Amino acid sequence: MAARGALVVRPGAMGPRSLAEDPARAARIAEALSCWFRAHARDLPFRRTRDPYAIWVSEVMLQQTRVATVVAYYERFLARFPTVEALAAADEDEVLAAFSGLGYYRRARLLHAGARCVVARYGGALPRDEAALRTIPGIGAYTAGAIASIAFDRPAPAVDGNVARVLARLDGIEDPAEQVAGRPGLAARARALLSAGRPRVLAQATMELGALVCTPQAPACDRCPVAGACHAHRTGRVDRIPAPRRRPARPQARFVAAVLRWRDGVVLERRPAGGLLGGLWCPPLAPCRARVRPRAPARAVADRGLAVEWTGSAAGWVRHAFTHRVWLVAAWSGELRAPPPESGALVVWRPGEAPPGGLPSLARRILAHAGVEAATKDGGTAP
DNA sequence: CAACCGTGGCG
DNA sequence: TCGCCAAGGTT
Repeated sequence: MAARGALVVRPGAMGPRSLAEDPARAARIAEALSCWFRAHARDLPFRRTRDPYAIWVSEVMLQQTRVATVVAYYERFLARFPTVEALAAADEDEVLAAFSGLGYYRRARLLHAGARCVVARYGGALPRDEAALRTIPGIGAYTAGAIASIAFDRPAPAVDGNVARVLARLDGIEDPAEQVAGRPGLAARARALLSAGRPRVLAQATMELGALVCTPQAPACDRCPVAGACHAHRTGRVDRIPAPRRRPARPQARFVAAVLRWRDGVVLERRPAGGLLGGLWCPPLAPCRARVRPRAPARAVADRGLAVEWTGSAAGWVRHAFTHRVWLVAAWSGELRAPPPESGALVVWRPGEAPPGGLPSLARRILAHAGVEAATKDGGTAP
């Protein structure tokens, strides 16, 4: 990349000099961002702490999840698991219960494993070093950078969707949305930006700008503190950066859910670990066709050794859209004639008491559809 | 490395 | 109603 001669014009010569190569520009942007953030930052609970563990929890919850959704979960989680030691000592079902409704439940199990790792290897104190952070389960490139910068004020890049979009627009990079975050060079730009001021402030300021001003659609450039330094703004390409992502069609599948009552409870089954909703509890499911025939609900209970008297059939479908597939679930109600086998995969849960573990939104929807009063989302006991 | 893994809000 | 999307990590 060394200059072979002043007369050689680089392809990007008409654009800005990259933030990574232009310290003066990085400094100007850093100053404007810091100033803006001090005036406009939202007051969020995870911004009121410098406890690295609390920041870690918040960053995990915020993965692919909106701030508005996370706040209540974050506060409940820290009340229940106030320290990394408390989390490490917890049962996995408790942790999954605390994540019930948040989605992407593997991150709850990884956070739990990460807590045990931090207690075992680091004496309960998160390492400050980005590379060491990355070795902890559930902490990838982004989260390592976020903890290092926000908790420890180190210039470690934390390139999430927001930061990728802000940096891509600042430097006029027209990559598709699904590629831009992983683009080599963005991390270098982010590092240069953080190094131009206080990393703790700048990391959050860049994300906050992306969330509040430099939004994917209809960005508010008239309110942007760095619009004057933005190449996409100057060239009228803000609405084309990043390029829209292509999304594959979501295949659809149909299931029958057996909503089985035993005394004042309902039967739940632990889903196999690893897959969709792995490790969480749900009414027993069996695949079925577009028209539900009694054989389908019968199959849902026969394999599990349950003797059932059906008391109602499905009225309509529960449509549940996951990220990459859609499920249509028909709920069939029945009553057990004998207690369920104590095999371990099945439990009888009394709504109003604490669920046996994680209860995904899909399970709540199925139960509600079948007339079972669902529990509160925190996995705690309902009044 | 592309596929997999949730959910709720919004237009 | 439906597609889009939001502070990613793992395999």
